[in-house]
Amino acid sequence: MSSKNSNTRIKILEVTLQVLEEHRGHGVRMADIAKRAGISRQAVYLHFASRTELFIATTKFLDERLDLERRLALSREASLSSDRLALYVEFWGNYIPEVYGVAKALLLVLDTDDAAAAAWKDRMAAMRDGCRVAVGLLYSDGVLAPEWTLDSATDILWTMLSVPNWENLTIECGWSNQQYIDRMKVIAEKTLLKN
Amino acid sequence: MSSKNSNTRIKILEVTLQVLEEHRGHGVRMADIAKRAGISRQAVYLHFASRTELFIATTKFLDERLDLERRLALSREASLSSDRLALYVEFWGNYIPEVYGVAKALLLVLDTDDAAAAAWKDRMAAMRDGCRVAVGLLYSDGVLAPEWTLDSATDILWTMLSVPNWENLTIECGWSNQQYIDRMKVIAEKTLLKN
DNA sequence: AGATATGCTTTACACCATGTCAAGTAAAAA
DNA sequence: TTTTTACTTGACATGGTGTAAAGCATATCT
Repeated sequence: MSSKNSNTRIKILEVTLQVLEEHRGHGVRMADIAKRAGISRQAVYLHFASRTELFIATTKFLDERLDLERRLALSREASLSSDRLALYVEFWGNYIPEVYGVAKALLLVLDTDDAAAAAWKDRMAAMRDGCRVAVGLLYSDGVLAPEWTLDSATDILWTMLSVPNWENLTIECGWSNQQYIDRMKVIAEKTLLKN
Repeated sequence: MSSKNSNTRIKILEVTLQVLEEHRGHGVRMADIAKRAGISRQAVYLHFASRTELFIATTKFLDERLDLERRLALSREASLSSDRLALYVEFWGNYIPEVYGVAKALLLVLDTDDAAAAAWKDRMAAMRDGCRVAVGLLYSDGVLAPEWTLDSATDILWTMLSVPNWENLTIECGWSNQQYIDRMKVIAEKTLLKN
């Protein structure tokens, strides 16, 4: 099964990544990707069953390239629960801009494509788990503000750190990514911690 | 120009409102609206130049019906700045679910339709003004937390109160609308106020 | 009554991107 | 030399938006 990692397949993924970055996920057609990869539009379909599948494969491809697991592990090293929260916010704050193009492409077809919706939901569930663990640590350290349950605190942290919020604050409001990270840390702490 | 308020035109707007509500803005076609209104698809185009224009007109139609201005005025009556903040959060918390269907319909075409993007931007600018005023009052009362500027505080309040966040917390996370309102008040106060 | 304007219907079609199908080609592998 | 693999080419179905043109009632004006 060299088809799994054929040259053309990888070329398509690389090109898709580039084009999605360049256009921030907007208006990228199969024909564009094919042309850029120097192959026919139909050849793309020989490797990926649909546009959505291509995008989903591209996110996985990017995850490997960015070494997602290694980076997540860093945030897990914090022993103090409030540090863990801050590190998790920082991890996502640095991660989102790197995956924004392809994430946006998925977001844009969410409402018309069930496969995309499922893939996104999956991804967001993983992200939510990270939130839940961070919140859980706050709770067992006795520093979670009493008005929050584990669930509701997870909900709000997860929502605050969403891609659309990052998009709004940086792209729309003009915050630098460092500002985003710093301020989100403050908000997360003010919202979730006692006092 | 009775065309401005012709019976058919109003009928179309009413039907669009209904259908968008029922389907939460998803997958509503011109043909569906026409059928429901008991007219031909082309007749819809005699009153609205495009799908997007119809949706935009529907939001305005709904605003009038909901008497948006009157409701907003209520939140402006608070004299204490922190009350004003809470009332504004409450106003939006009660408003969003009523306009969600048609708002979502606009959101869904934002990225493919410039007219929709402009209309949405306009709407969000108005909402942002409300945030700005609330934040400004906090500042002149001397209770705005020192880490915020007027702009950045407006940005974050505006972002927190966004429709997608409401969507995520209520529809996805299962919060009741009252929970949404109560918790958002808490978060807004914890985030923006001193102490 | 007769002309005309209004508001809608019906049918047809251009457009645009996705995705499918079938036949052909060139080079590598058997 | 045959067969397989990977790709090309061109045609076409699909689905929804939006346009165009001709027809047909029902009101309105004179």
